[in-house]
Amino acid sequence: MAVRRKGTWLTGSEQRAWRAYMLSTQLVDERLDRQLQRDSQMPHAYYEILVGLSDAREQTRRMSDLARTLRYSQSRLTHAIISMERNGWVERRDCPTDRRGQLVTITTGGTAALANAAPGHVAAVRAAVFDLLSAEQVDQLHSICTTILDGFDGRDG
Amino acid sequence: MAVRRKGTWLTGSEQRAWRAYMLSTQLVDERLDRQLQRDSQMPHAYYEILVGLSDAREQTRRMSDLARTLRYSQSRLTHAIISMERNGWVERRDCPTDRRGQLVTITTGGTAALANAAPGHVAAVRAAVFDLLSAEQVDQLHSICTTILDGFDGRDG
DNA sequence: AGAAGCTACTTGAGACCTCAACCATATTGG
DNA sequence: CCAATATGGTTGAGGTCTCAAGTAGCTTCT
Repeated sequence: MAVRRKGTWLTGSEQRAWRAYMLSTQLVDERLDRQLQRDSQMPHAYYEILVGLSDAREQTRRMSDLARTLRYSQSRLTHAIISMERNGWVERRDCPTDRRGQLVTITTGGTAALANAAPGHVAAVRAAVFDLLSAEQVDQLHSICTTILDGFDGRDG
Repeated sequence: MAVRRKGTWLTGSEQRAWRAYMLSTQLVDERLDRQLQRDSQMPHAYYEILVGLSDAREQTRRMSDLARTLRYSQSRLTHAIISMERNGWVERRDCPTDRRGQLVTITTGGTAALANAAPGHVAAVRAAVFDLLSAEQVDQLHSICTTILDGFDGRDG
């Protein structure tokens, strides 16, 4: 719709950037998700959960902690963990210090699944993004994304 | 496009950039989707479909054409169009020149829904991205995303 | 013309996610 | 100490997306 007064719509260069942004991010996302699903039978979100657990002390974290750092809703995380528990990738137990809490631990099966998935996933990330960009562009991307993140954190967290 | 070492993981600066990228793109996506859903009862994908139709000659396009330019799967588009038809936003009819084909047209209701949704959506895009970035960063973002898109188009399209 | 194969679209099942409502436990403030 | 409120987590319904399979019509090639 061709009503583009100042401040209402985007400038020409903003529009072009936005279009390229939408298409490329969707494409990257889709490709990574498809690769993980095909080769390791897990969606990208579950991969990130496994990484989050595997990097943690005792390979264990609180649900709420995990949800916060991955920026997932608690509901989303609960559904995901239930499904991953069925796969034998994680285990839950009650938190000893807070009876509301749940602790999640990655199992040896989960560790194996992650170890199996990681190389292909990293290769896909390289192929989709980093093999194409110059070192300068990687820095620019980092700076742009950090700027956007800071903008969010300022407003809602 | 530097040739990097054959490691299985990313360099430090790549990791940092990747992490910022994942978080910021998820956040932007989520925020735009939520805004549209809350204020206009439509997911972002449907908004893009309405824009695609509204910009077209006769406000009409072939399903396959629309799917290609938005890079949606045909199945996804079919499901979406069925749902949008129920909302009274689009109409379908058989293509006169190719009996396999379907033509989709945006209705006046769809045009109204889009006109109602657009200002808030654009404001959200601005707030989430363009108000935060310098003109230089917008150019860099455009260039980075185009590079990534070209990489895909070279391999699969 | 007819078979083989491509393109256009639909269908249904299943997976994941969101949202709103809910229960249980902690924490805070009279 | 009790009420009010905030936090941690789960649940179920509903919606969108993917994947695989299916139908139908075009195209090509002999």
